[in-house]
Amino acid sequence: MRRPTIYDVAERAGVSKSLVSLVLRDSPKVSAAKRAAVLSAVAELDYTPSRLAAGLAGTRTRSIGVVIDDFSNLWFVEALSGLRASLGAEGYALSVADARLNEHLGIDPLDAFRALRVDGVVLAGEASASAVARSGAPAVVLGTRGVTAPGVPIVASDEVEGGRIATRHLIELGHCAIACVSAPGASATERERGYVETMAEAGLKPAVVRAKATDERAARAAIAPTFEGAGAGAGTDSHADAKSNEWMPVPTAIFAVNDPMAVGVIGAAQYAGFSVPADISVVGYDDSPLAEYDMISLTSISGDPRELGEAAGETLIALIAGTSAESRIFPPRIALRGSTAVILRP
Amino acid sequence: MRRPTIYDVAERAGVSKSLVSLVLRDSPKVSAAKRAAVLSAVAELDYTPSRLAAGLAGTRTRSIGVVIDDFSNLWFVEALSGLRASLGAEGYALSVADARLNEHLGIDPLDAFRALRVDGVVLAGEASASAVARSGAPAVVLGTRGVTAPGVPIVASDEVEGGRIATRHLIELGHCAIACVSAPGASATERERGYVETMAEAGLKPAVVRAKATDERAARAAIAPTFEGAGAGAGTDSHADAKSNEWMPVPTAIFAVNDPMAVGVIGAAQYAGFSVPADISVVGYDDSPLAEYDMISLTSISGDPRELGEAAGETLIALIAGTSAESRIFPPRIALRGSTAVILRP
DNA sequence: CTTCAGTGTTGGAGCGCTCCAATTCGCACT
DNA sequence: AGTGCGAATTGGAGCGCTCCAACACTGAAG
Repeated sequence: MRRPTIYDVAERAGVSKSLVSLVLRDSPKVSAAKRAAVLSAVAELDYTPSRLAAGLAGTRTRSIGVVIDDFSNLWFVEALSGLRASLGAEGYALSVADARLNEHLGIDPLDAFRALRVDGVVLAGEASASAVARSGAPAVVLGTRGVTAPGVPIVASDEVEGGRIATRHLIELGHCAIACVSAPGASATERERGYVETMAEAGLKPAVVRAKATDERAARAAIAPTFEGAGAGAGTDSHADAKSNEWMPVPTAIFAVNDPMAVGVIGAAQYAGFSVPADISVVGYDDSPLAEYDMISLTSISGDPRELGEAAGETLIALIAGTSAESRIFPPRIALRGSTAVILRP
Repeated sequence: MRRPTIYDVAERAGVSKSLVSLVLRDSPKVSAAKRAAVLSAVAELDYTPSRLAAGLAGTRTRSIGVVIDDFSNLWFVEALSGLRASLGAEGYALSVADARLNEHLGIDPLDAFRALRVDGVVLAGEASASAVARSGAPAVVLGTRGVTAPGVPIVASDEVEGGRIATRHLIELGHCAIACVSAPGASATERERGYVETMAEAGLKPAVVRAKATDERAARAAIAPTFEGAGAGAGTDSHADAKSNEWMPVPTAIFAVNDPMAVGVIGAAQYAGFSVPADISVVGYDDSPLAEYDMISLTSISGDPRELGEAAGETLIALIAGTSAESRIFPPRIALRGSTAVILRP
């Protein structure tokens, strides 16, 4: 009942183990007849080559590790599919881990991948720069410009520009009192910067509320005080009697640095009696599946995550091949939906 | 610049390679002095043991593979954390893959894990039973009772009971016209069955709408016709003049077999002019982060995914140890939120 | 008929570990 | 001093592959 090895296959096919190995790595210099014999022996024995042995013996493992910053930010699903497309074409197997996957072993994912001798690493989302630097393998940072390390190219969308696009969109709709709900982290900081710059250029006063975390709840907690005392009835004309607070009038538009936070902002606004988009327009970021839900219909900014993933894969391939790979920054787009509208009472 | 091996560490620490190996696997029969010497040599050389070599040489790899059915169903995040807790305690490293992760290579994740010689496999969510059976390694199915294979225990919540709880909750709120939006897949079928049985027991007529897929859009498309011609103005008293359709009056409550679909149902209801929960109550399933968003506030059923994950880990450990492991079914709970309310006009 | 260059195919030498049997080292007890 | 015995330590034999240098063939050129 032993697991079949390359020798079993060789014997069955009447060839040498080396020839079997060549077939498995589909080398061009194997005669069609022998190739067929080997393949049928493989099928008959239900043989699966051991990646462990192959990796140990060979100069590379043909596998690459993907570290996902946060599984609950669905952004990564599309990005992964892009990585799959480009890296798969080159025959690489992907293996994913989140930042906390094996933390119980006191092992960060980069060490885990190092132990597996992956040929390269993709860091999707926020990651510690020191960790990147420490890892010996070729690496690419995907999705944020906030993490920099020497020799590690970045593939991301221009998040500052994304913040600008969001803000410009709101300004074009006639809004002046535009707030930004930001969060910790490099991406958020970039997006926020785009907002601040664009507001300043338009001669408007930027107002940033910084949430403690990057999720819905934190956003709600951060923005709620802004609505305090300003809310009214069932969302009709409630804004008319809004009390202005210390730093600015109750905003008529809010840019949240990611989609879950935007949903939190909408929740807080509704709770305070405002309706979206009639009273308050909201823009999110990432264009996640969340934004597409009919019930949410959130206008959102994003670099196409699939495109980014694909580009990151190509960059990593170049890096592994020894070509010096350069960072690539993509322009973000805006997906217009139902959470933003022209301001009615300017 | 070669990567250091166990021999380099041994030489530096002044011991044999075997002793280094013992320290790495923290064997109890190593003297404190030698252990310290080895560990400091490891640190000085920045040595990372090769899992490839270790797995190849040893009788097991101390790693287990987790196949996630669908990354966009956030349910898995908590389940993974439970797996981490129980499997991590035993020193297993987890490695995750989704069903499509390496499909470009024509490799399903189970083959990929087999190639990596994992010690065991957890199948989270729907998975093909044949695939499970084919895989040689000990396996556990997590999250659904729909997938059965000989020798593969199941750790799941009682989804039939979950369907019952949802339906009973709506009945207790005074609803009689209760519809169910179901979907393809084993889990959905079980949940639906709980609904049908409970309706029958209460003397109510069950009405199931089956969506083509398991997502928000499919749910919206499936339920929308039910509201057709029944919708009215801004959600006030709109239900009063509802036209009944062929199979039942416009429902006053809807049980959707998962959270994204419930969100779709709410979207469709709102689009038709109904308001939730004033006109229509909606119950979801999985209690995903989605349900917790303030803006959505969805009453939802779920087995504690973290608890399930932990139990699945324990079961897998038992299975690997050779103890015959049995399936475990947990009772689900209901998380009451704002999408359900007592019916006003009975 | 020999030489030469391919093309296909082969055995051997590791890759970096684990496991095992064998060995050495203490140290208490005759 | 001699014996015994468990505890600590060691070298050797693989694990299942890849890579490489060497090999047999074939057929064209000298």
